[in-house]
Amino acid sequence: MPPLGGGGIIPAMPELPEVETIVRAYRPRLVGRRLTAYTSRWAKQASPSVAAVRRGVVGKRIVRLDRRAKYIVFTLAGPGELPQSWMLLHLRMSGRLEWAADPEKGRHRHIRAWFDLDDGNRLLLCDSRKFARISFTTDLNAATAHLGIEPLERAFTAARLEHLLHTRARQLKPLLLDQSVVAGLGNIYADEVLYAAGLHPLARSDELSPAQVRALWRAIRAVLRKAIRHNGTSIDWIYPDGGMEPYLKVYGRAGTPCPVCGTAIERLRVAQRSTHICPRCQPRPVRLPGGRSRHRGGGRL
DNA sequence: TGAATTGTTATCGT
DNA sequence: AACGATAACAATTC
Repeated sequence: MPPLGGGGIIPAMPELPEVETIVRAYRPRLVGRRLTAYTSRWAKQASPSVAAVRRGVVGKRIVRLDRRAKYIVFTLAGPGELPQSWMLLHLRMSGRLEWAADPEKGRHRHIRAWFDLDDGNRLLLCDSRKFARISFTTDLNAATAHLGIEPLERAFTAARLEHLLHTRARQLKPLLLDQSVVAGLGNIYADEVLYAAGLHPLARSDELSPAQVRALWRAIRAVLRKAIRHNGTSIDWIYPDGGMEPYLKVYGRAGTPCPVCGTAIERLRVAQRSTHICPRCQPRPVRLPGGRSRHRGGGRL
């Protein structure tokens, strides 16, 4: 892996494009299969409990595999039943799925759980930091009620985004990271989106002009689509197969020149998260005495 | 060694 | 009171 600007290890975590890539890769192997066993080595991973998840999933068939926000959603059906139960898997920071055609072989690190399938294969959940979570529910709507809009669905229009922005007075970056507003962005893509939109992470959501709202809307969709096209981003061992890393413009590139203007990319902290910006392309809004603010730039994509 | 990561929850401030 | 910002937390890697 190439060293990144600023040096040191920069952990990667699965965000929307990485989860989408994982779901697409596993869908053909999992849809149609019946789960024959669930084994957990880490009790806290399961909600409401290991036993409840086991009762819920063992013996059921996987009829769909989808993504909602950063969740992997297994739609399950018992023998002769319509789909009426779901298993949700959130990889959080360091969770990985691995495939074991021969469960006895292979060198898998940090195995926290596995699912046996009726074709003899085994799906492993590996997670060095034990943050990943598995839950079982018979009410998918309730289980995902806390999640905001999917940024790649048709319902996510510029007008909808404008409403989400203007009904809050929040810093842009924490807003983009808030899963209850727009679902799926994490630290990497929030930075890339704000750069692509020419907006400062501390700009106020209710002070964006129509042109800036539209730039942000376009940036969210363009960055996520491009990342999915490249199978997501890999920066370290956690998520190994992505090809998006060479296309990141600011994340992990502190000190390197902005691709547009050549100014050195800066690293700052916003909402306890490391944040990367081009100080020239993403000027900080100047607070005016009247409470309004003036933005320079913006609108570039 | 401590900085880095996500999402939830608690707490502080306006 | 309601909202937004901040901090702590879980756990591990190098």
